[in-house]
Amino acid sequence: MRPGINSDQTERIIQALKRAGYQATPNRRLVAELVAATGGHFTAAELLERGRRERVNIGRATVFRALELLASLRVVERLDLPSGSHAYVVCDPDEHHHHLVCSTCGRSEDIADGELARLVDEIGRRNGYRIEAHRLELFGICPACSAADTAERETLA
Amino acid sequence: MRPGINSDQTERIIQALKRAGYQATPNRRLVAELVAATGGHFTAAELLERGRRERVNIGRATVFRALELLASLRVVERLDLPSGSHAYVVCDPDEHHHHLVCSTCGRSEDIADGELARLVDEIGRRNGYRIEAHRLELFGICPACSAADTAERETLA
DNA sequence: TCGGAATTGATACCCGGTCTCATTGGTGAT
DNA sequence: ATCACCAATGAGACCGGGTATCAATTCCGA
Ligand SMILES: [Zn+2]
Ligand SMILES: [Zn+2]
Ligand SMILES: [Zn+2]
Ligand SMILES: [Zn+2]
Repeated sequence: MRPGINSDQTERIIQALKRAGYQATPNRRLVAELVAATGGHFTAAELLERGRRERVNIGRATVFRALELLASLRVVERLDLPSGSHAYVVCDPDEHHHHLVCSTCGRSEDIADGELARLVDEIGRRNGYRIEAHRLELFGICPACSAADTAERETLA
Repeated sequence: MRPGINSDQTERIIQALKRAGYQATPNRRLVAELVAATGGHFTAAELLERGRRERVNIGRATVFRALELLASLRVVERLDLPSGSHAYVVCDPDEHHHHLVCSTCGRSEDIADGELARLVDEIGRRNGYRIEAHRLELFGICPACSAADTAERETLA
């Protein structure tokens, strides 16, 4: 938060809200800042807690509502982690894509749909389905976490 | 249920349990039957209700525990529907694959991983991640529902 | 400035799923 | 068959994410 590297992303989120005809209220601005400030994925509860640390009195429901709104604008996306719990990641609303998520630190990369579209199309045709949606999620260990891991292993050896 | 087209699937599920060293108790048999009897996806609550209709006194926790067990054996898989709710589908445990689900009737088809493996691999390499898991889910309208839909449309016209 | 619409917070509620714990049932060794 | 032991079960408390309600507030456009 605070003017910094993410302030432009904050601004983009707010613009998306306005463009869609929603008010850019202080609460929503706060959520936008918090979202923009996270590197990887985050849960609603985390956001709420961080939000409360900065500014008292942001309601739980308000946070959920803001996230729901941002999700509907495709500014964030809800992930289903392998653990079964839910998390959100900030997202480029302009282009369909998928996510590669580090299961250790939560960092997330956008993955272009690429050849997948063709694949999905073919699967639909082959099965006679009219495909309406698809979801691809990749989970793994990011370079940083991987490096940290091997480093630790070596000091132990 | 009842000896029928799905009795062999029921048996396969039970064999999977035994093979993994778990007891094939009456409750688990019941769950296996119920699972085998569903064409498409089902929720834990549905299963519980159907189970109670056949045989009183199967505990909620028991059903959840059985499903968890079957999921760990890859005999069923938990889906995250676009709606956000969870459902299970029966699954071939022997080969990695994905699911194509009808958003109208819930019917589900197994989809071979095929080229996806290569794609996933490449994405991992390109981003320096060590990929641990991936999930692909496809949603659409199955041929039957599609046909029913157009038929209805025509009678209205 | 004013009135209606949008937003908000508190709180109750819902629902899927898990935990606890006392009871029961199955299994394998004898 | 018996016994001891571990697995499985049911009831119910519990939990966490998310939604519904509703009155109070804030916003915004005329
Ligand atoms: Zn994204
Ligand atoms: Zn990482
Ligand atoms: Zn269908
Ligand atoms: Zn796959």
